Amino acid sequence: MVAKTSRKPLSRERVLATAVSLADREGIQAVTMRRLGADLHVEAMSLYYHLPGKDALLDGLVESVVAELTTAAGHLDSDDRDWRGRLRQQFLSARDVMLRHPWAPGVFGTRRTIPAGLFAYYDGIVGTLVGAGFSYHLAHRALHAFGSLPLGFAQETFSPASAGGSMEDGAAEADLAAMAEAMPHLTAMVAAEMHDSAGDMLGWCDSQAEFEFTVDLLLDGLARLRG
Amino acid sequence: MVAKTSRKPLSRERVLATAVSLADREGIQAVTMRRLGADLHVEAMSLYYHLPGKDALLDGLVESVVAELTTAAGHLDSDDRDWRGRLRQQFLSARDVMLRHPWAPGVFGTRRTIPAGLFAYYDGIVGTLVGAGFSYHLAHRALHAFGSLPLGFAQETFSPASAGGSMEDGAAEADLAAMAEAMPHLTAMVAAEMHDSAGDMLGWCDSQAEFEFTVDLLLDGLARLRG
DNA sequence: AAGCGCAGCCTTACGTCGTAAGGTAACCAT
DNA sequence: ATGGTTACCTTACGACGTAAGGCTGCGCTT
Repeated sequence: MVAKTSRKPLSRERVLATAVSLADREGIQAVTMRRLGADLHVEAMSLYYHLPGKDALLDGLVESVVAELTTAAGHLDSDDRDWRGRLRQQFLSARDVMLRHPWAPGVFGTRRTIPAGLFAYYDGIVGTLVGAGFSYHLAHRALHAFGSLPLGFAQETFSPASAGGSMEDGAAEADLAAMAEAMPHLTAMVAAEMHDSAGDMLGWCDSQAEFEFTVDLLLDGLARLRG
Repeated sequence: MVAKTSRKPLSRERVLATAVSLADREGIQAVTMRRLGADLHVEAMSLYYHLPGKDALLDGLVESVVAELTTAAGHLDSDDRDWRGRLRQQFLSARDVMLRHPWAPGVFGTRRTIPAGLFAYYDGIVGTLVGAGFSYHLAHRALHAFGSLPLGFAQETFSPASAGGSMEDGAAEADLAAMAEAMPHLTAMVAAEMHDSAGDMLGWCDSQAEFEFTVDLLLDGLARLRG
């Protein structure tokens, strides 16, 4: 008989790490108990020894991402006395984390329980704010106004690249004319913004720039309210 | 035989209306093809004559909500020349729509295609902005900064009432002390904000007030950038 | 050495879901 | 009468999460 490579035992950590990797590679819809078991060379039900169920698995996934956020926040220049620069840097590095896990915002939205690590993460943000002279009241308001920016993503409303596909159809001309009549302001805006990215509508929204603009807009407003 | 009440025929509109009502009453997870068919006194597969599949049903649901948003926006005082007041009123009335359909934000997030009616809705917002002197560039930035506020909801990150349940356990004292040590700023903030809502942590976030604060913060910032 | 207990993984099976494939009854114009 | 279209139904399949219980081998006690 072939020498069976003694399998490394499972563990909650190994299951979660594999699930994160699977979600990164093939999307969150690929993360099923059976498929995850297959990736671990194990039957689906074996996962239940380490996790109570699918919901716990998803909770573990967001917990993993929150841990990454916390790590990223810890790597910032902690001697930065400028609260604005510090929060800005924190939100931007959080965005880097989310770009590695595009499925995370969606999963965050479905969770009903707040992951434990997130409280500590937000505690740091409140600490930065009150350390800069903010009242607790305004800091509280700021948290709400930030929304999901501390987590590294803006409410995209709808994912990019979904704007009705490409306009390679023959009827594009007539459709465009009808569109321009029905939505004059939007078409004018797109036309005005398209000067540099030649032709294609996709990609004319620079997500990074929009994200930074939103962050700065909020931080500016809060800075003014602090005084 | 009992006189069979001649059944009113199905239609895409009737299916969607029933689905919205079902989601409002029992949550989006109750909206399955079989259950929806049962509510319409019809077998599940009969729905496929009026809708291509479940995805199209969900698309129809968001389409219905967008139609409500558009209707609500149309009922505003259109003679309001103040762009800030108009947008503020529009976002707040959009929030009323979303409070009637708590499932909508989640479904919006899962859709991959932008509902057609939403373009017209956003066109109105851009029109308000450029009519007030905004450049197309800044109007574009504003749309991104608004995020989901025009749709009537803020990124709540996690749903309210999920903060670890009530603290009626006997060990609450010790847990609180440990919490206060691990997250000093957050506990201090909660303590400072709890003065009026006596005791219970639930409900100490006034969602309406937070929503309005965020709207005003963004509108203030944009007003300044316009000049 | 012998027996036991339990951690760790597997097998089987159930109910629910979306939906493909094809059937059937009522109605209509010819 | 007849053929076609519309609207709904029946059956069935595969994928999903997971409850219930079985098997195996390691470590511990005695």
